Amino acid sequence: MRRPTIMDIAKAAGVSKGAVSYALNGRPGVSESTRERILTIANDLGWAPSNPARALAPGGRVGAIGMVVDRPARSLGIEPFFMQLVSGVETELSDQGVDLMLQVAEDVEAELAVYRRWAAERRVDGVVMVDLRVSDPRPEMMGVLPLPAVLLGGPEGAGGLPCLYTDDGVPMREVVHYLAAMGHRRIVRVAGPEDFVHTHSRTEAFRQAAERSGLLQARTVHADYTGEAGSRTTRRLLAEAEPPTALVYDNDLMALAGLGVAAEMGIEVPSQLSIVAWDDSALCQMVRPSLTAVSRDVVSHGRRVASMLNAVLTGQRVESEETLPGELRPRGSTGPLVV
Amino acid sequence: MRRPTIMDIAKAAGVSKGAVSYALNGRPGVSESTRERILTIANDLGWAPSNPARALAPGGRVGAIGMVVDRPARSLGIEPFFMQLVSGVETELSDQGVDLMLQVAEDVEAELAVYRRWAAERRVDGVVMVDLRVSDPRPEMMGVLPLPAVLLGGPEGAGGLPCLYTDDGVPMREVVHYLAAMGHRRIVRVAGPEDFVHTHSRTEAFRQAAERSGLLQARTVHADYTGEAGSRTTRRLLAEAEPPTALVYDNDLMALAGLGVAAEMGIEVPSQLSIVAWDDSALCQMVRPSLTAVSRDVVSHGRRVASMLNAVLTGQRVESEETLPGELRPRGSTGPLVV
DNA sequence: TTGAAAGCGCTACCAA
DNA sequence: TTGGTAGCGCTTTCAA
Repeated sequence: MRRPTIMDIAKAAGVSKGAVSYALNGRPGVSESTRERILTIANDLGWAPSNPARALAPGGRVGAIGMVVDRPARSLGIEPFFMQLVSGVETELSDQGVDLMLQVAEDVEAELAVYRRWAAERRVDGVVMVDLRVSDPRPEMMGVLPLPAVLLGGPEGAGGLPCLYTDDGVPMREVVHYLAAMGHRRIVRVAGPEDFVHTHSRTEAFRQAAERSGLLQARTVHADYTGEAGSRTTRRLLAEAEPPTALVYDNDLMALAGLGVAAEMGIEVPSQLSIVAWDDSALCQMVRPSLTAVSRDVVSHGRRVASMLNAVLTGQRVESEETLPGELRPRGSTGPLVV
Repeated sequence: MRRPTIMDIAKAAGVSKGAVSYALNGRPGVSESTRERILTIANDLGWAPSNPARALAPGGRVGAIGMVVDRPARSLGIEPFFMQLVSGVETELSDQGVDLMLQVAEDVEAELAVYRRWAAERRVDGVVMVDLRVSDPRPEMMGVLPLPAVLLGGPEGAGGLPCLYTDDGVPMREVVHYLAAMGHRRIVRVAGPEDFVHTHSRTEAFRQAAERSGLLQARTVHADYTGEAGSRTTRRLLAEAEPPTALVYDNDLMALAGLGVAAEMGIEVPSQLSIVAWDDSALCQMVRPSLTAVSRDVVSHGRRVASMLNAVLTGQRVESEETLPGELRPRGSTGPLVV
């Protein structure tokens, strides 16, 4: 059986297509009585708007937004961050009857290609971007492409895109002071890729907090968020002549890997080594010792950024917003140094 | 600037819209020379087909397929299975210029509602379904809905849907015999939800293998794939008067949680307790001891199931296929019982 | 308030 | 081989 169209409804109701469209979209132009009649018939017929037709009509929207993720494929599966974000984005979207297109890209170039294609083929109405990089080509491109975008990150380097940003300085200071207060002096941060903007700002916050606490040996090394890199880096650090007594990781995956390496090397956590994770997924509470972590509400970030994009798409003026700062959740993996 | 349309190309080339359409879609009806000229112009103009227009045209396809996932939201983020699957599905799809719509649903009812909406609004050309349940309402519904579907799972209960299925009996026997050979007698399997078909068939395989090995005390208990459930269940089992000496988990998340509980209870792995995980994500190699796991190539499953759906969408006759059986990867979490 | 009609960009059919 | 044209289902403008 053919899908019913507004024409079918119009015939059944004995009115014109136009009237049906008005009635269905709740806009003036039909009397209350006809509107009601039309609605009933539409319902009886099991009518639903054809999305392609809606999108094609002048001024029409596609009713979908896109998200492309480019991170090492190996880490993607386990990285809790994205699914949480997706889940938050969707919660907001489904209220508006908007769908989510997801793409995994190899690198920034591929990501740009996806945006270009989406814009050219009119696949989505807008996109949510994450993982802003230092001198990221995306904001500039979005200025050219007819593809509205909002950014989770920034605001530095956002190039005028509305963004939802976080001040990692607050939790970073909290972490450093907490570790310093417990007597840690040699603290190393295992950060994400150097060219991420948020990596950068965390590095700066870490440096300042360490300086203020007089931790001259504090430093940051870079890895790529994968467990493998986390393991490798941790192994190298713990094998140094004067190994760190506390490690601060930029995500929970690397922290988990670090915990594994400590166990493998016979270094006890937390009596000989304290570990702090960033991003507090359920993973952190599942391992032993449980991981002290900086917790932020990623699902809510997803919701908010989706709502911002939605505002942009409905033609509203959208200001960048700041999230609540992450919070330190002390657990079993941190403690005073036992000499 | 307006997006260029085939009409623009037609004007520039001095031919008709129809000719342009033929040329662009590589079908007969134009001479080689005009085709080439049209292609060049299209390229120069930066033309790309409007997806809504294509979809709306008679016989047109939307160029997107959908996937809806309903599992507890908490586990979703960490569950490596889905992102790996998504990643595989996309690899296959992007070759065909097809996009992926992703939705997270609360329960089967919500999932069905999504399919209904997608079909009614013509949002996707077809769907990939996962997590087949005992007396699952989805296959039957797909028979009614004009929405092609393929299933990762089955083949029992697939209700005629083409499916990509796995015989978990092979690896299950391998696991049980391996544990039995190392002297384990009290083996408990911490399974996924009881109403999943694959849970069911694994349970049966487990029962048979245990019986054959003379393991009278082997049994299956159910949890819901989340770390929390994994912890709780493990804690309960290990607190029994005659606790199991080996635990086989249905996913790696619960296995990880189980490992944590063992540590928390001072039970040493593997000397006092062996742990086997199902689904071998990078997580298994990151913890200490590393987790023995049944490994299957989820990414490749994703690719294959996407390719099957694609075949269905192009009107080909598609037969169900069987995947390679999972393989046991022995690691640090299993070993002979030390009494 | 209602009805008729013109697009939106593309595909596919039918004459020429 | 070509060009013209009729939809696809919807929104919106313009008359009636």
